[in-house]
Amino acid sequence: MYYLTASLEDYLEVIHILHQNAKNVGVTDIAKVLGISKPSVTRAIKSLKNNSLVIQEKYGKIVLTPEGDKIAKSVYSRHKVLRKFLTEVLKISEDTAEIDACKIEHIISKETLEGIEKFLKNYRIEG
Amino acid sequence: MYYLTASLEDYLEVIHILHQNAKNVGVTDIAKVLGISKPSVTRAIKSLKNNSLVIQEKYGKIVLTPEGDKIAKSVYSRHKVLRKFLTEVLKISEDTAEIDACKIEHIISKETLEGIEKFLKNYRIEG
DNA sequence: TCAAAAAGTAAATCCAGGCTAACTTTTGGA
DNA sequence: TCCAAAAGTTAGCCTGGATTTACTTTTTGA
Repeated sequence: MYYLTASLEDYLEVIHILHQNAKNVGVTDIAKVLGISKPSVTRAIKSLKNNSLVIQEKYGKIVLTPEGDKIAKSVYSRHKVLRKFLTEVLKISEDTAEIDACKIEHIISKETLEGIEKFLKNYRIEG
Repeated sequence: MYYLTASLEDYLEVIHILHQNAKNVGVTDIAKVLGISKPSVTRAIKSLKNNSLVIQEKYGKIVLTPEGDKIAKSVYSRHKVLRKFLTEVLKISEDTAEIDACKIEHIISKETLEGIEKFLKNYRIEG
């Protein structure tokens, strides 16, 4: 298993989300979504390539490898669980829930995430 | 108001906790608690001094300024709320709750923290 | 079709926050 | 009292992740 920084996890997640909408994900698309410069994206992609998590030919589009996609889906799944918990249980606003989920998704333990999932199940039955 | 990194918030929090137990907090004490080297602590303390959050004479002990103590208490307070929520509501183990609280305390929004506090109040009444 | 715009990259720089090695100052016990 | 151990500092290094400037490659539309 890889250790990925929060930053690299974010890149994978964004690529995954962009893939779901439009195909042909490029450096510029990612830069826009994350609000950072294009060279920063190029550099991060290089690092992901070294870890075999994305494939990109020079000047070409970016695609996730199976392994990269697996990680991206896992991060995004955590994101959705957290967002649901924040909005439905804690009644946090959509905007803030989105922001907080984006940060917590990278640092939360497996145990706590599972605790939240379990709570959500019971909560839906009761509430 | 200051913007402090997660790392600097941690230093303030540790100094505050050490102050509550033994007086005379030194570089070595902090290094031991955080598991990092003494020079790293010296460097961080310098930064906190520049922000007027701690006072330390050369080769001397470290004390929080009123402003530093205010921030430290605020961080530690968030920590305690999160830990309580994780252990009492989500039934997370003490160890994991401690680890997760230590990370989440630096990134959580005011709105979400207040949401948790509110939830804890109601939860105590019901449970 | 070909030139300008858009997309992508390279190089050099900055900062935070770790580290080790080597130094200085303080302290405490024989 | 005085010197060795403990505490603290300095200097130099490394990495991740961002930046800007200036470059190359690709695309596109008049």
